[in-house]
Amino acid sequence: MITIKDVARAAGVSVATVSRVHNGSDLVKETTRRRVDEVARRLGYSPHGAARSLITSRTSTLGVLLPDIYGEFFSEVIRGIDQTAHRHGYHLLVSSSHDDRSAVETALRSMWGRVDGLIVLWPDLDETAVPNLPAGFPLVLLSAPIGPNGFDVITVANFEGAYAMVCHLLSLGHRRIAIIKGIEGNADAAERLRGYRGALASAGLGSSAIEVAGEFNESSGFRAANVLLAREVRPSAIFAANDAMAIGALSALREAGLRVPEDVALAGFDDIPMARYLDPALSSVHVDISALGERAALRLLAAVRDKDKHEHRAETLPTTLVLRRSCGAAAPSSLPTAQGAGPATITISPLMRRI
Amino acid sequence: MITIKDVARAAGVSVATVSRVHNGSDLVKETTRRRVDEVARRLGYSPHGAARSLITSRTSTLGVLLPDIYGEFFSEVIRGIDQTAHRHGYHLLVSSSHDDRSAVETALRSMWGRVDGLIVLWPDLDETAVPNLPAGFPLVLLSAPIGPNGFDVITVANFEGAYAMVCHLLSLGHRRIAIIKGIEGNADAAERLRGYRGALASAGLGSSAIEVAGEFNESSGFRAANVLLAREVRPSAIFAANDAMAIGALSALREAGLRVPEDVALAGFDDIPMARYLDPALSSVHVDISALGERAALRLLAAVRDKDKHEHRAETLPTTLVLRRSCGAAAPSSLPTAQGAGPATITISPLMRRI
DNA sequence: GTAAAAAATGTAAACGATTACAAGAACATC
DNA sequence: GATGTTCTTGTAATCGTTTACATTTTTTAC
Repeated sequence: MITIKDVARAAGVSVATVSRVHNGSDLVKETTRRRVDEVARRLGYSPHGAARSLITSRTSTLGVLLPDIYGEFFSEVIRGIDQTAHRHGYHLLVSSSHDDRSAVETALRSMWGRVDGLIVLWPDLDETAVPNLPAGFPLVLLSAPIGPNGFDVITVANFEGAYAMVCHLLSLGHRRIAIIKGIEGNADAAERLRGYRGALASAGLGSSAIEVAGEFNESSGFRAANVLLAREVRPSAIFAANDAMAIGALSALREAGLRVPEDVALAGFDDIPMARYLDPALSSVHVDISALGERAALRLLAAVRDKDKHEHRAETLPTTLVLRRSCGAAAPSSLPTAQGAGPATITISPLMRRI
Repeated sequence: MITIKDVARAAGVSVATVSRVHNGSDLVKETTRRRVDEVARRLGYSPHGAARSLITSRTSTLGVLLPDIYGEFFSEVIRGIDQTAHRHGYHLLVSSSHDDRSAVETALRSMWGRVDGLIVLWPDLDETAVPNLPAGFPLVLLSAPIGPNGFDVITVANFEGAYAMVCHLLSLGHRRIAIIKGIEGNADAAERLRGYRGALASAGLGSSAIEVAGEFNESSGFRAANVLLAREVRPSAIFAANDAMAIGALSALREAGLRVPEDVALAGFDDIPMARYLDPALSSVHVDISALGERAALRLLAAVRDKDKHEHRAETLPTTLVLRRSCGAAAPSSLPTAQGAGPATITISPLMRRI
């Protein structure tokens, strides 16, 4: 309601001077600066964001596009992004519930001119190309399949994490290890599956994989576990492609009267905060989710600053094994290092932890 | 990069016509509409958000100010807000980490002209006035103390929920009931404490309150529980002012070798998703957190639409008791209704549930 | 005190859209 | 064919800033 003109009139100067005062330009006399500042404060003036970014073509805002803000994973990602953005003086323009390509396009269009760059959670395998963006528009993809596309991509070491976890289960003597898979066509899910298969293959058990479908949520984990328990020979260990499904599986096992880990070992992926409070505490592949958001934000900020002189890069965030009770891990003292966990275990940085 | 002018030139019309086509105005000939539409699509034109909202003075964006995006509570609130906003064609401009008044002011200023209204999480008791907002600017306060101030305020039935939970513990025979309090000066914490005291008083136990400090996080709950266990006579039941502290307390009790609920009953507040997966499952006062966000968004949208013709209102979201194992509740079959849970239990809508 | 240099301020043109108003085109009526 | 309607389109002002450039004021040097 109070514009720069009002301030200018009240202070007896031109709008240019007010603008300069507000932007800390050094070519304005100290006395005028004080007078203008005082008037501005008295009138409660704040510069109009839209007007400002129209002329400067900077918005101090990062856009975030999510399939859906649901579950601990996404909220942690946002937290990481927001904290980083905030530290650099940026806001977040969030838009969720974009499940198909056209919804993403719509959201992209409506964010045009309101953001300096975009972080898109794009976990779909098949459609790698985010469409219709003006070439050179700063963009970071999260959880996208790494391809030769000219984008900045941040992913998690899904393959390595899954591989290491399954190797650990193998090293504990398990031979019938089942996986509850993630969403079909999801990049993370695909990589985790690949890690599972790879680990089994490296132990010469490639043909004895036991794979059941899941959808990354608790109820599908519950159902999947029941499917597994109905088999004539039940698996001795279950690796769920994320913690939510592991939680569902845990319920199913409990209901079936089976002890974890004595009767069936269980492990998850993500290491959400809840994992350590379950009974038994859930072994999981730890992902520093908020760091994922932080990396994405930093990458995007770099792209925004450099603009044309910015080269695209694919970053992979390391994962860590977190061994708790649910997988029947050895006692802390005899805990193998990542290297020593068995011939099949590949290194996952930075280190294996026991919590 | 592509502006309305480019489209106009390429289509051989004036910018006005392009604008009309884009806004679905009906006073443009069908053939021109098609031609312009086609050119716009071919050029990949999207209207510039800042320019648009400068002239229309609408942004299709709601601002959200949070003290910090941390924990399940906040992310659930955001989810509720975002889903509602999205359903009405609005985006969310989020800004977090505003712990003191001046940080909030800064954030408010930098959002000016980028949002149509604001939702502010303002849980501080002492500073009731959100400062420096142009009078009549649409604003909804979340979790603020309800006062006679001319704001829209959405709160949770903290008092009623705490009152009911403590009454329930009383009805189970507990007489030494302790509370782990929330953050000093926080409105929610204060109301929950008031409910605790009220329930004890109504049972004639006003003088035997056992109150220890807490900070709404797990570690403070852990410490608080240890303080309680160090007393010569230890409480038979602990009511934590939120679930995070209850989780911390649970760890402490477990470490002390005490069984829950046999040795000490435990209850929390919020009913975060994790609560039902704890061992024992945690009894809690259920708050529909995302509904809280939804209500706030709806309220704000109403204020934005009506602008001047909008009257302020204070809304309180009901809470529900959720009785699980941790408080040693009676068996499901004999579960008392809200009304029947004892003479001291006041009604909390809509119903008491057993999960 | 005057001229030149330096500092402070003002003027006005952007930025990219929307929209009241004016004007032109098409069509019907007589 | 002139006139009046009705459609369609164009012209130009506007939103609230920033900033290049012009202009005024102050300072400095003589």
